[in-house]
Amino acid sequence: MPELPEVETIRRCIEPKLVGQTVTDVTVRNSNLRWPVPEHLGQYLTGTKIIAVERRAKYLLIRNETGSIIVHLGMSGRLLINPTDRPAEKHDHVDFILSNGKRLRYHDPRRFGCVLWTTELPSSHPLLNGLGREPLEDGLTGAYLFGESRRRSLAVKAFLMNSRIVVGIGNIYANEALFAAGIHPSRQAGRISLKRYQTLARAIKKVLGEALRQGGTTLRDYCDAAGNPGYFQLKLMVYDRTGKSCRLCGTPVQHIRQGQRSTYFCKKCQH
DNA sequence: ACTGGCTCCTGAGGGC
DNA sequence: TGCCCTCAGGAGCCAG
Repeated sequence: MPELPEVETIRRCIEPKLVGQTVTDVTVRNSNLRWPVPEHLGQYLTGTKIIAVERRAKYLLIRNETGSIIVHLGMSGRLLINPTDRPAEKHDHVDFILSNGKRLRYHDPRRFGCVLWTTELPSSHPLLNGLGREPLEDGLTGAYLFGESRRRSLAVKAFLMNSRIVVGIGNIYANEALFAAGIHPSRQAGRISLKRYQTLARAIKKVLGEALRQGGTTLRDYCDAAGNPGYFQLKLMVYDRTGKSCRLCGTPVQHIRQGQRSTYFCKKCQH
């Protein structure tokens, strides 16, 4: 389940393999992703050179001279750099053949992800133009979270997972960041002090930064573009640890449901 | 303006 | 062994 650390890990993995390469062919086997893969994607790309691989939120932006491929991995998406002679397997939906003899392959069993094309500035694309702040950049501060949360009654966990406020935080890292900040996930966002939001902003940066250093979290099927797993799952404090001892105080980790999402917390460490 | 619920989808895992 | 059920969840969309 790629969140920001996983997507950034993939970006760093594919960037040196893609930049400077010419796309020699594109194969779309299944265009039925969250939104249809553009019918003429191959025409936009074939013969053009990739000049950058960027990321905004959980979107990867693969840019050539005329536009950008916008890739989202959804829940189960993978991007893999393969040799071109590897046969396509189930759920290998899109291939980008490169001039260096490699191939970038998009694989997504659940098809919650997307592969789109835009000639606009990506930041003005409808999917990207309303996005909130990047958690690892200076713009994410306690004061910002405090300001955005005033008069809002929703739970702080849902607030953290709202990509119009702050991007890249999915269910795993929302749980972990709230634990690191000592904040109960059900607490109303509008009833948390500036000081606690400052702690939370630091916790978000710490958790996401450490997860990035560990190459992300591999619970089931996540891997980077070279097939390597991440290791942050070894450092999870509460996520998927129902009934196990809190790593700080020993109290059993609690599990509740918020909306359709699983929430994990320590009732002694988080208030 | 907010908020919560629904929806898309496949595969894993548990119970019997 | 196999079948059926539930769960996992990113995030756009919509109703209240």
